[in-house]
Amino acid sequence: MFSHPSVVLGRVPFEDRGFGRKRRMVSKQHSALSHFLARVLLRSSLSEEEREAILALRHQPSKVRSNHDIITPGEHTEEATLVAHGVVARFDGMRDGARQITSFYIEGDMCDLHSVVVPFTGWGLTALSDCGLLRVPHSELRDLAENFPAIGLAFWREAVVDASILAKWVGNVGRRNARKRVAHIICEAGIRMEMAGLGTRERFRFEMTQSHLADAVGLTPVHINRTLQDLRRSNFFSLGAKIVSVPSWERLTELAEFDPTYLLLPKQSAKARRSAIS
Amino acid sequence: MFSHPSVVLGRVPFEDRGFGRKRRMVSKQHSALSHFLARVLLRSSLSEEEREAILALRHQPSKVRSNHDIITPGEHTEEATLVAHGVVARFDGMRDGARQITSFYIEGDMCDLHSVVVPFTGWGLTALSDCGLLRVPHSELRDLAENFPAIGLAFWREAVVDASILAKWVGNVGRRNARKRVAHIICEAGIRMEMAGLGTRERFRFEMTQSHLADAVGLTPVHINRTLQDLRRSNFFSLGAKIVSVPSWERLTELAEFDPTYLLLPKQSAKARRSAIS
DNA sequence: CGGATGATTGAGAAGTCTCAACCGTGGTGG
DNA sequence: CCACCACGGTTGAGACTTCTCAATCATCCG
Repeated sequence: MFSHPSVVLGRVPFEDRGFGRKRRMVSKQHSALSHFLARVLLRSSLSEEEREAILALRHQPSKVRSNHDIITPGEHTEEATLVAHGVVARFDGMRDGARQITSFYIEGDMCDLHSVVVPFTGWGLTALSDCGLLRVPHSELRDLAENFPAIGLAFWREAVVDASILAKWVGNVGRRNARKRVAHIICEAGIRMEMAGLGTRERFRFEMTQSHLADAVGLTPVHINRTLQDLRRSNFFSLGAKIVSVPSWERLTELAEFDPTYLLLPKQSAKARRSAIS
Repeated sequence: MFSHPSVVLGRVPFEDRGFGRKRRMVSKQHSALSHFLARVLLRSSLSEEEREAILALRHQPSKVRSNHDIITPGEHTEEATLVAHGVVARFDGMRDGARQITSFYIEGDMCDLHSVVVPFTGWGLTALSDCGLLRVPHSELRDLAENFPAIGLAFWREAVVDASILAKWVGNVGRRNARKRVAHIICEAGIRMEMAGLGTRERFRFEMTQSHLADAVGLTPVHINRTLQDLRRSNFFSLGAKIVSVPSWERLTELAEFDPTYLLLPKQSAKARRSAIS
């Protein structure tokens, strides 16, 4: 259907850029790509060949320290960003320096898939924790999408998921009070962490500060702090030492009016699915 | 996971479904479809054949009265909704009945493109004004996307635009005060109306009530009312008899911190582009 | 030990909401 | 043709949520 002779699939990763022993790097990189693949396979099915093509994506590892920007708003890049570990956030910056986090991305999420079809953005990306990243050239992703229509569809579907989450966030920020907002985002984080195999919805690491949380739900750090204490006292969940712990998922989702439909996840658990494909 | 049944390539549009006088229907329908095509062509280029295919989309016209829901949240449909005239909103419903509008769609916008790749949703659609709609079966759009990869890419791109607007709305609602929120959404509406050929950014019809506006920016109707009066007094814009009138676009965008980048529009005006394609 | 970052607390200010009433207009039924 | 009703817009007053500012504390790290 399409021919793109310019692309060599299955190319080996770039030379190391000077951190770590090579053997470990390669294995870590591969694991990040396979997490990404697993994320895609959550919602789309791909043939063996298509999966291989994704795993063979050319890429370049890098690290970012907490609170450093990866892409500043308006910047033009030629690379998409895959999170290998840590938490990355997309944000909208206000003139006075205030920020609104509009999405967060965890291990296995590709932050910039949209840049394949739209090469410029109005937002920025920042690291909420120390992060390991894989930079993947847009051209690689574009070739993939064009050479394998199923992958194109899958990427489109991921864009729709993105939009669906964003829409829910608009509702969250626009029409809920502080307690519910915070509760809702914790619910979302719980499910996504669980689907990514990084804990359970009742207990998982939450790699961001209270200020980040404030920027995500459109509140002040001070008010977030009081709200967290309130939620803690009311026994909805506690957040301490970066660990979220939820005594009753039922009760928390009830408070948050949390309905996971918008995450567009399959019924079966992540664990079941991952073992099915590996 | 969402997999699609096998596709028949090059399928011809179905027989008519027997509504209305054919001749007039066809002409009105055609105009709505060509508005949609024009919208797509703003950001993607398509071949003659691909354009024809879009114009040949099977569809069924319908009308909805103001404040009636088109799709209730969670409902399953087999049809996408193209706005022929009027304003349609996507909304997130809260348990207490409150609503947050997450996007609005004007003439030429397809509200449900995402449903091609994700057949269920968590949101609803409602008419903010009396509307003319075209229902387009998902299967039609899916076939188009699969038969014409460039159309698939274009649709994906539209999904990204959707997400980009949504992200901006999160920032708008989460980090701006009432004046700026309202100002910002008016700016967006102005640009989009102008691009759709429905007025100029300085003067256009705004087919929604103050309550709708409140639901869009996450405020109360009462507060919207006072904010509008305030903006009016400060000479940023006035909204009366459903007409928005902006004395100084410069000043309004300055207040709103409005940067149209996120709309992912081309540099040239809608008018220029439309005349180029027709 | 000093400095940086993040969490916590207090008190007053500001922005927005709630409730409740009233007005104007257009449509509708008698 | 009029009376009435429904809807959208407008106003006032008080309540409540959230913000701002400023200080203190805890922890980690060089």
